[in-house]
Amino acid sequence: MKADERKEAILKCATKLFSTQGYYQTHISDIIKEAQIARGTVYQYFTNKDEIFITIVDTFFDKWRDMISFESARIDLATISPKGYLRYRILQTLIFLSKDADLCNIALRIGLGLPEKVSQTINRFEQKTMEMIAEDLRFGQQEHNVPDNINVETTAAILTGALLRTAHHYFVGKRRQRGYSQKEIEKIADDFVAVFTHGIFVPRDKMSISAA
Amino acid sequence: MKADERKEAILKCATKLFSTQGYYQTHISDIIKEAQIARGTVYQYFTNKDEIFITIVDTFFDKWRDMISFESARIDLATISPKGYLRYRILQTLIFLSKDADLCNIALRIGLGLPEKVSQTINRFEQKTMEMIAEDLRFGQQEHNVPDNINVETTAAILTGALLRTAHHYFVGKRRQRGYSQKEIEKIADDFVAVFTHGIFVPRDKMSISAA
Amino acid sequence: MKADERKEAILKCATKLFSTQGYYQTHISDIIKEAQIARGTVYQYFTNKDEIFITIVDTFFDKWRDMISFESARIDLATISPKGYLRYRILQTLIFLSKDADLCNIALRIGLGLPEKVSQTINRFEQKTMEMIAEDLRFGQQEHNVPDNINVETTAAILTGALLRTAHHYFVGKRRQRGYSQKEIEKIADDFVAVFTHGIFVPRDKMSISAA
Amino acid sequence: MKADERKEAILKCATKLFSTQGYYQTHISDIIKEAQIARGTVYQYFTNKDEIFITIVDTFFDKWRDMISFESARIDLATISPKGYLRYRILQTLIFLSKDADLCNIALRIGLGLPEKVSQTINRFEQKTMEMIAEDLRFGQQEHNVPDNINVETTAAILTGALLRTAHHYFVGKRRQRGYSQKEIEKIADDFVAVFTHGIFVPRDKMSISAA
DNA sequence: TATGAATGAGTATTCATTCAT
DNA sequence: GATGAATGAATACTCATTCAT
Repeated sequence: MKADERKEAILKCATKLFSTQGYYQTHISDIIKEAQIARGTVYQYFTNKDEIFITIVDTFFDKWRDMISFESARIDLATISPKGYLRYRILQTLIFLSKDADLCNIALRIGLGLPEKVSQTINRFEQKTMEMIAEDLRFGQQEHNVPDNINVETTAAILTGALLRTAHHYFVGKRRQRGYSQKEIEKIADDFVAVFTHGIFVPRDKMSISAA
Repeated sequence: MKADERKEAILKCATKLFSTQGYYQTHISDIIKEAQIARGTVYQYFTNKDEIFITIVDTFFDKWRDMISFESARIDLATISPKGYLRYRILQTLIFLSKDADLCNIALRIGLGLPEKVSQTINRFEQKTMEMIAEDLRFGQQEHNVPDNINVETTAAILTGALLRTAHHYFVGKRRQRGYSQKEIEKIADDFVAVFTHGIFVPRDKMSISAA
Repeated sequence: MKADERKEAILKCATKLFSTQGYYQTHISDIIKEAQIARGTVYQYFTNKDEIFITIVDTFFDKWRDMISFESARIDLATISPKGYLRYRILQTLIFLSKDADLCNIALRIGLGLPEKVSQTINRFEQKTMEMIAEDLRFGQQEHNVPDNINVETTAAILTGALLRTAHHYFVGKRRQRGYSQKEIEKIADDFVAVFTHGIFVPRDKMSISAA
Repeated sequence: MKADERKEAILKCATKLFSTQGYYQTHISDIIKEAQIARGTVYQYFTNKDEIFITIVDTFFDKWRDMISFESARIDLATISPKGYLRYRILQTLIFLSKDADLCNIALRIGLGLPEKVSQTINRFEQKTMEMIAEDLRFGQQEHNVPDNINVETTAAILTGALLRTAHHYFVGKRRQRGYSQKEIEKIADDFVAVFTHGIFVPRDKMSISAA
């Protein structure tokens, strides 16, 4: 087994364990048993337990950010409606999160009482989500698609909470299924957008509520 | 100091510590130092650390439930509009949560990897919130105030996430202030309701909100 | 309740508990619960846990010693045969022990790892038994009822072990009955004596028991 | 130091300590100080304190049982007299017990108030001794070497008590010497047998009392 | 590089004893 | 005398990390 594969195996097993047992209840012993490696080997790839956890969340965070910017780049803002844009964002995020329930479980839970660095890494995920949403809202206001009198801060918190909780509900919680089809996720995204459309977007003349 | 006062003191200090340090990073040593009592004293009032935590969350849960039912009883459903009802609910919850940031912090974080019983207690809070919201939505559908074609499950998850996160944002997170005036909280509640009103409630003239 | 009654109640309950749970597994909490008194009250009558235990064993020891000397005084050594004397001793001891299984249980178990003073008290019981038996044997040798070539030390150990274990077997162990009739105990004593008679006492005709 | 050696060292030190201090007064701290190892090392070889204790007694028990069966196998029952057989048994047991005073001390004390499992392990030793003796007696009755009218139960209790107490007296108690020569132990065994010979065995016509 | 035995600081919990009421 | 809340030293066990092989 090559070095990279070994590191990958540790991360994979650790992800699964962190996701189900949480940070404190996942012990190095569990990880090495799952990954079938020796205790010392873990410390050849990671300086300590925290670093394993942080690496996992960071990787997830980076993938997610890349996904967002990559996808964003492909959207022609001129041709898409504000609602269409929102739907696109929500849908992409949900698809991304649906792919890895374990990571979703780790990232969507606000870590309370974790070691400082670990805590920061996790919170970064939520903060970034909220910032991004706030940015989108402000952009919408500039373009006059979003009402000026909307409270961006509150609305961003609302959308963030709504989005992450919905993802958690479907991909992590009791309701969780093994896999979701593209159609099923689109349905969730549509339901989501439907709730917010009228509250967030300026109803210019006529704006059909059907998904773009 | 009387027995009840002492128990109260332990709970008070423990609440503060659990809120800031989390379950695992709050040690009995910390609690007794904070409460200025002997180690053994803790075990006169609680059988173990879990019980302290559970007592805190349970008490909070009960207060919160009482508040809800008490307040609910005072509302005349005949004279209040659906939107007014939502606003009332949101406002009451926010007021309640704003009063105790520590408890809010504990209750609003989904515990991952906590001891079974502890975990259950915390989750109960969220579940109850979602159930209550779902119930309200279904009642709204019966009364034809909420569109039939709304997905109650998704919408309940959305509203729960939105509400708890908003509370967390203002009462626990960085944005946190010491105290909020009634007016400030009303403002947050209004912003909250504004976002959802159009998506959830049937517009008087046309009831045309259909997803896809 | 008078002071003496209270002290007696503590001793009674403690005896029962020490007998079933042992020294370390009997806690002051158990005693006060059983005796239905307050924690502090115990310390008005005894300086500490050890003293309770020691008092119990001492009392038992004294009763037992008194019984022996009292009974001894009533025997006319001139008229009783050596075997009759042995039978009498064994029988009295068995009757005495059969009366209180709890005390029997405490006294017959060699305490290992008990606090120094406690340990001494218990051992005193066994030592005394052995000394007494050795004394009887030596007296028998003087009177030419017991062979000279018998090893008093070994034989005393043998008889002590045999006697205490027999008592333990019938009054404490699994074989334990609630109560034994005088007849039943006499049967045990007879069986006991029968085993030893020929080995210990000089047969009238030939005194030929020599080891090796 | 190899793994097995380390485990052995722990057992050796623990045996010594359990023997002198008893179960409750032997602390893990004492064991690691004696064995000059780290606290955690103990738990690499044993799951808890009980297991150390149980391992010690079990090992002793197994050795003892093996010794008995092994030796038994070598005796030709056809050529040995009943008394010779008894003497052989007693002698082997005494030799075995004389070899390790610490183990002897642990095994020969009836544990009162020890943790359930620990208690069972210790009692097993005594029970087995008594069963074995009872078996021998019954076999003797079949072969008409032992009188039919003997009470096997009582006699087994007597012999067990006598044997274990004798061993305790010479190998553990105050009388204890460092080492005993084969001759000295034979002397004890002969004294032991001498006491019981006439009480237990059927005096056919003439039966010389000299050791077989 | 891989291993896994060894480490020891850290933690919850117990329980005999005290002492103010 | 009686009470029982308060005390805190003591103890078994954990587990991330190290390091010799």
